[in-house]
Amino acid sequence: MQLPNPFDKACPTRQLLDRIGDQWTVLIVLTLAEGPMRFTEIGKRVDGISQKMLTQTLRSLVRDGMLKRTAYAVIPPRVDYELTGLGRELVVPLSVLEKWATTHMGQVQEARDVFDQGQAPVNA
Amino acid sequence: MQLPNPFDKACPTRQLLDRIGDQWTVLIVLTLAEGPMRFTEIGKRVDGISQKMLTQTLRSLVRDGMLKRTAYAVIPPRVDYELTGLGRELVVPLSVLEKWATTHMGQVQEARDVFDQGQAPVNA
DNA sequence: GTGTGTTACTATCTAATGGAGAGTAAGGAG
DNA sequence: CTCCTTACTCTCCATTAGATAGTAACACAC
Repeated sequence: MQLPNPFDKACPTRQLLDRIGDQWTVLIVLTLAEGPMRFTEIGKRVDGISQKMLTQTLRSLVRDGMLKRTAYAVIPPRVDYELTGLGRELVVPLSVLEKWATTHMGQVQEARDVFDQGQAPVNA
Repeated sequence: MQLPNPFDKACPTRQLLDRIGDQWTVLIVLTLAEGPMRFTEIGKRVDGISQKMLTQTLRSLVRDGMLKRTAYAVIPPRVDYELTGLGRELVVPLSVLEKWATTHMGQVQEARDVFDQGQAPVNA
């Protein structure tokens, strides 16, 4: 048996890394860190996600054992999603990423300004 | 001035979070954590990346101040990429993600098996 | 001096992915 | 009846990514 190696495109850990780094996954998991939530409520918090992507991402997170889906047989339908133990283990690593983004945004913005400055005067 | 909030699709931190969570970004930054490297060498380590994506991702990482690009005026060309201070700060959070993927792969695989088991017997 | 090899790209075409918007089931309220 | 609600699905189009084929510019072999 091979060592798991995300740098190898055929390794399952590569796909898993892609999934947990995915933009919608990050946002959905961090949202559900606050507690169980309904489909529509998640969609409202994760600004800009389409229903299609919300459905798809939730479904694969459930399949991967990070979320638990509970459907109530009522009309109109009600479906709750919540993090499993496995999913909860992802919260800290992902919130570190989120924090990185918010705390370093300024530095990145500066770097961009410098870069774009150097690019622009081509036709000067 | 607004609070930075990645859940808002218009917030710059949202784009930044997307970028640092991007599959190729994660793999490239982790690769360069080993030290400066040439274009082709990075491409070989990050299995499956196309030249186009390698070029594009490297360029935006340079623009965002996470990588430094050094081109030598020789033939054939030689271009080195290396992490900046900012880029190096990303290494730990990203390697935590990588480690998460490798250590939890087993649990995810089990969850998938259970899930797919439950799906299949529809036509039983 | 013609041909071959090298490296870091760019260009073009096609395949896959994602978003927008409408449609659906099923019943309760008016 | 008709409308409303929610958690989806379907279809169509725009954007994105991948595959493949160039390209520049010189060094070296012949």
